[in-house]
Amino acid sequence: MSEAPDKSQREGVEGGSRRLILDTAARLLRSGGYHQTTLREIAEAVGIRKASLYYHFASKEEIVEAVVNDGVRFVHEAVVAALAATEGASPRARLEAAIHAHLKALHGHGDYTSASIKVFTFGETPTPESVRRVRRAYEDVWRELIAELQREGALAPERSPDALRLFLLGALNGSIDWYRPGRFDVAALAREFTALIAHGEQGGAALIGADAAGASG
Amino acid sequence: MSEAPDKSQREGVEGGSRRLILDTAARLLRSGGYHQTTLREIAEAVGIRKASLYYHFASKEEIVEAVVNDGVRFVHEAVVAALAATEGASPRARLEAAIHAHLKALHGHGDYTSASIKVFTFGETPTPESVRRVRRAYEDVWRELIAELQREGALAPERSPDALRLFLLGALNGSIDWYRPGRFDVAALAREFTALIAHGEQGGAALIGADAAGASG
DNA sequence: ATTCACCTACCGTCCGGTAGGTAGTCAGAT
DNA sequence: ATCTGACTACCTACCGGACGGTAGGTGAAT
Repeated sequence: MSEAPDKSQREGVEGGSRRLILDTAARLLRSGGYHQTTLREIAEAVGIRKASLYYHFASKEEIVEAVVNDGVRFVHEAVVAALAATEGASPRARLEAAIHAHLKALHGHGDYTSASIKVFTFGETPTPESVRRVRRAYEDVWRELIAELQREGALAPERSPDALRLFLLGALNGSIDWYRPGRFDVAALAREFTALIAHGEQGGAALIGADAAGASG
Repeated sequence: MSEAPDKSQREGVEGGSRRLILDTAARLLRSGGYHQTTLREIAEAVGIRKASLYYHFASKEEIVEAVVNDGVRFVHEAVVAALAATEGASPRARLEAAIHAHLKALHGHGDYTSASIKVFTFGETPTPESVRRVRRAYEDVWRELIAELQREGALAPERSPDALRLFLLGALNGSIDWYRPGRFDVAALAREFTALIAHGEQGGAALIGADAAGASG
């Protein structure tokens, strides 16, 4: 348990060049995506020569993969924590907590999370299996939450849980194209988004997607 | 009114190489985005040499700009037509019509529309002014529709119309990353999305974002 | 004669990646 | 105490190839 035989395990826990390279790559990937971000740019911003990147990583793809997975994992953990903290609360409160956590992680935490959304594809090379796996794991959190909402009657039974998940995650992730810190604050945005799809107050039933509410008629 | 003095006006109305180049560029941009799509690819797919593209267009940017603007304009016109056809109908019906038209244009009409979403930025060169203008014009359609919804009481007055527009367009455009024709059909998806944000039946008031519905409690 | 719609050939630049060298560190042998 | 050899974390220099774009030519149609 002493030597580090694998490139990806270098430098153990303490902060070193590897972390600096990833931080820089995340920043550039966030604004430029996969193709526009070059190894030369990354190296120059870090302050080393391009070839030195290959001491820490085997390829460009490996750098991008690490950034993207870190980003998704961070959002994943933030949402899981938010859901754990609101266990037993109303479906609406839990939904808002999840939305808030996702947005906060996306916009409030460095560049990894934004980069992980911006880099949706890896160019002509297929999306690495690890990335697909990490993304799928995060989607499962939402699958479970939405199933719970539907079980508890907060999502009308005739609604498609898949449609809600895709709709909601699309809207949330789309915010990286327009969100600017000054315009909205994240908590207000989360409240707004939650209100748009979840009607009724916190204790109520049939909050989302009830086709005939029977309120007015 | 006879000769064509401008490159961008070549070939008048009849179909020629220009259209073929744009069709091909749209197809490639749809799947590859701005940086991954190269002039060599386009030329090869069209069946001409790369240099010949420069007879019809002044630069790569001009080709992409034409594709993107065509795509946005097509969606724009589709939504405007759908709203014109449902004038006087309930807010919910008009919202569903607009959503349906947007999704149908996005997924049912060639590659221009998808390309126009996929190519959000133009690399390091700033987004051309014409593109910003065309996009803004389309957003205005939604601004007006949402203002109308709020005027007629279908969107709660305390809700931000900007948040709804950004949320909804984000979710709609995000569908290009996951939509496959076999899984959902567009009309069903539009119905589903509408139901998620607009509650109550067609004649009802306070359909979206009413914080306290007063139904259960 | 001129214009159209292409062509071949080439430009400088940048790309991801590789080969091989070199100071500095440090453990263990002498 | 000093030498040795492995290892670390970089470096310079280069590779083949792809990029967007340009120069200038050519046969057919007008």
